[in-house]
Amino acid sequence: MGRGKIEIKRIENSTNRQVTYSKRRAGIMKKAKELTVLCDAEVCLMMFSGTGKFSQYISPSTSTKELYDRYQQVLGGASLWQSHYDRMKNYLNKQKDINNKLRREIRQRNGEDLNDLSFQELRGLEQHMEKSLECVRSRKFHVLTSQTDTYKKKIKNHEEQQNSLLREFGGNYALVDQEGDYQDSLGLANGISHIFAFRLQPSHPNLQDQEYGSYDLRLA
Amino acid sequence: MGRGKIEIKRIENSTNRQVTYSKRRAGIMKKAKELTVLCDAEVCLMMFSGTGKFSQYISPSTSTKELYDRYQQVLGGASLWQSHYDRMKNYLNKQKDINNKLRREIRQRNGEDLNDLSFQELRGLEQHMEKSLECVRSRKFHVLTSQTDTYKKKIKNHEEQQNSLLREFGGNYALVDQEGDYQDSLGLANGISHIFAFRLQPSHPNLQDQEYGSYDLRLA
DNA sequence: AACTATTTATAAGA
DNA sequence: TTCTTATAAATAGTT
Repeated sequence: MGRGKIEIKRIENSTNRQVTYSKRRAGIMKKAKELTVLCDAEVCLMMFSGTGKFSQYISPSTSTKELYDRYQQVLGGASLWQSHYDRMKNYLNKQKDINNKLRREIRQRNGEDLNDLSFQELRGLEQHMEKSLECVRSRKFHVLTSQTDTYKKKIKNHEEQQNSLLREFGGNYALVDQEGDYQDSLGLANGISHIFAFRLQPSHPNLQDQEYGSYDLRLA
Repeated sequence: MGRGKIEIKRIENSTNRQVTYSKRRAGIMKKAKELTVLCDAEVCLMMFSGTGKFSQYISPSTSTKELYDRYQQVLGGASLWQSHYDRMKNYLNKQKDINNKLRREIRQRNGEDLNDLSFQELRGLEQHMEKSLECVRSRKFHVLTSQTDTYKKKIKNHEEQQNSLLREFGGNYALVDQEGDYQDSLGLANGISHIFAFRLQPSHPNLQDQEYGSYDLRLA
């Protein structure tokens, strides 16, 4: 509900995430209050922001203590610790599952582990990879071009400085226009693949033997 | 946000209140989940409906236990019980205050305790009371009319039955149309004042000496 | 912090 | 209860 629709997934930009947290915290607090008043309900809302800042709303006729006690009653004898443990175990399993799926996806994008895929799936994967490749190529071209422009400008600057120097010495010499330095642009493209390799390693230790160097071939 | 705007105050219709609770509970749960995912926050939301039904949402990486422990840390040494006590005391005082204001309002509508009111306030009170009186009169008239109609119908029914009986006996007698029984309609109007008195007593024990019988005068 | 174009939530009605 | 829909409210992106 805003200028644009957003997917419900972690906001990667930290500033943005903080701002959204503030806004939505206010929103949910308001909702909690309204629920309390309109429906004669007891509500307890506790929040820790990503940076650890605490906020809470508790409906006026209650207290966290009281709600917590009632919550324990709801749990019955099963104790909070059991519930805690169960939840954590569950969450852990889900995370493991997600990790495995992610690893498999990466392997498939690396051309491995393709035996279980149907023709349709393989075709989809192929198309997706082609699209992705196109993005990389396009980005590469963009970087190349802008680097080239920068170098052209730098060189033009140097030329002018040199020309003015030469004029100061009263000579009639002038340097000729040159194209940019393509070698250096490619050097930067290599840099991208290093960053990519660096970022993948910490979160996927199992993958560290694979050849990320192969990206260089496509980028070149 | 709905077909119409609503004031944020207790929904008096119980069915409606329940429905709204269900809908809004779903809404706030969704908000809590979104906040968790979008902003990488930890959220704990616990709710008891007016009828005592419990619901909760807890962000997946946490547990109530954990959040509660962190909450205790936030409170510092002040202990949950102190906070509990303070909140309750505060709330109690507010309720007392509200009660006093309500009692005074009732007294004023009874023509007492008017010394502190300005001319403007007195005029407002007068107008309000006139409007209210008009409502009561209108309602009284409505009840009277519909009761009258009912009686008329009943009597018509009786007449027809009696006429058909008379016809069965072969006679030529027939009963004449009569107006409804006004005495009984007024009897019902008296009933209203009894209900009113009955409903006020339990929640306002201090007022039980007042003459609710005076309403009869206005209703008659 | 404000502002608004949009998306969402939801009150009322069926 | 659940669905629909007109409308109110929340908020994403922007300034």
